[in-house]
Amino acid sequence: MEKQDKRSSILAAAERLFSELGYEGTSIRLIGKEADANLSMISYYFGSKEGVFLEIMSERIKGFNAELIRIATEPVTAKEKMLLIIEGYTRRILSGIAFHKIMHRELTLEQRPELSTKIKEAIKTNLRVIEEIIEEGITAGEFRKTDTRMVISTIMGTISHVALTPSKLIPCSVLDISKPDERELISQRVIKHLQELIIMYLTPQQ
Amino acid sequence: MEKQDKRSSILAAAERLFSELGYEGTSIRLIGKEADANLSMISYYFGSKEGVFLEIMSERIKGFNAELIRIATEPVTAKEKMLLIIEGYTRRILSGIAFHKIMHRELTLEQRPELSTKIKEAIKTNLRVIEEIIEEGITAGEFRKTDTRMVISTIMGTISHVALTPSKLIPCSVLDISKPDERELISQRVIKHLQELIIMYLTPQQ
DNA sequence: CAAAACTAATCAATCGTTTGATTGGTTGAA
DNA sequence: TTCAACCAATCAAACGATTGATTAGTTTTG
Repeated sequence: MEKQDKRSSILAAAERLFSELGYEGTSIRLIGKEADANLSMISYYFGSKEGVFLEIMSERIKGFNAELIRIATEPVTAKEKMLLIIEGYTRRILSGIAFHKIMHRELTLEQRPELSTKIKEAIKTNLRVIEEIIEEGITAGEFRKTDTRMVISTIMGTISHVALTPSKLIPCSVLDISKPDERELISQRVIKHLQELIIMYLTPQQ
Repeated sequence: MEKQDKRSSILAAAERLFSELGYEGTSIRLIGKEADANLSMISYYFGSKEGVFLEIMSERIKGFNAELIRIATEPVTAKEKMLLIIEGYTRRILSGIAFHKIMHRELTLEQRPELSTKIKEAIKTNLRVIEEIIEEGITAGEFRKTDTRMVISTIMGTISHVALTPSKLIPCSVLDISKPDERELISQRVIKHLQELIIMYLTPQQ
């Protein structure tokens, strides 16, 4: 499929396989076969199977918080920040579902402490950022006083649910989230729904 | 911990271990040890490792839809049905987090087709029931016209998010979802938030 | 006694990892 | 320029450990 070096093709194959079969369900022999590389290349480049895993996750986690923090520090109202965050979060997760699946699974397993800790800290930072934006909006009188943590759970939970649930079940009878152009339609639908929902909930009714 | 027969203790141990370590991450030797049973007892009672798995899931799935359908056919308004569904769904998931973890993981893996199909059908039924309630409310003029599938994703996603995310991260700085009495507090908090949110969103503003 | 419940021992298969050898290309001194 | 030294990249083969499963035999129970 691609003419890149072995190292890259191992990473690409591993991410796909980990996503489809889980970490324990994926053997390094299968990774090697799918990446068209000798299985010893995995130890050679990444030290171990877990090394591949950590490499994939580290690459993805980097920059995940960056966008959030960038939005948080923009000179706009809390309401507009929330709209941007919903859009950014939705697009980022729906365009990297394989990674999101792996991350979510790892979060509920807590088998590999080094990775779990890394993921948790990243999520904690994200949480904090969104929390402060909402609190900022409440202080400014833009938002009603609500259960901030639960509002965040609704935002993250809704996006995660659309991303992780087989597309045949949830989004639409026709749309398939694995096809890029149809995924864009789903993204827009999720963004529109969440923006409407959250703003309506947070904004005091006049 | 319990003085039940081996069969039951195998099921109990397996559910806990599958939840914590995943299916592939749990060996039948470990199940046997934790259940204080010889590993061959697993084949003896359930035929295979997968047999244990299917048994656990089947037991739990049975009756999951029953409550939903019961609510759906009660002679109350669509609004009240939604309130009941949010409460029932939240309590059921938060009181069986181990099962929910397993189910969710299985849904994103699709490794065991027999099980995936069973889970998908159960979810599809649940979806349909809630969908009809919302549509019923819209027809009756109780609800605004909204994106029904997305509303359902928000309900299920929020509950799932609270259930699956390590409690240290999400619900509250002090509460731990694994302790029964504190779990009740979290349940009430989720129920209150979701009921407020969804009703405010669905009910036309006067 | 006969059926059910249980056990220890063992099976082939697969796991992640390591090894030693080989390749093709680059470097450095003569 | 030439040849030895060195390098990262790659490979097939094998390692010991663990996997799910099965056997044949023993204990318990009604």
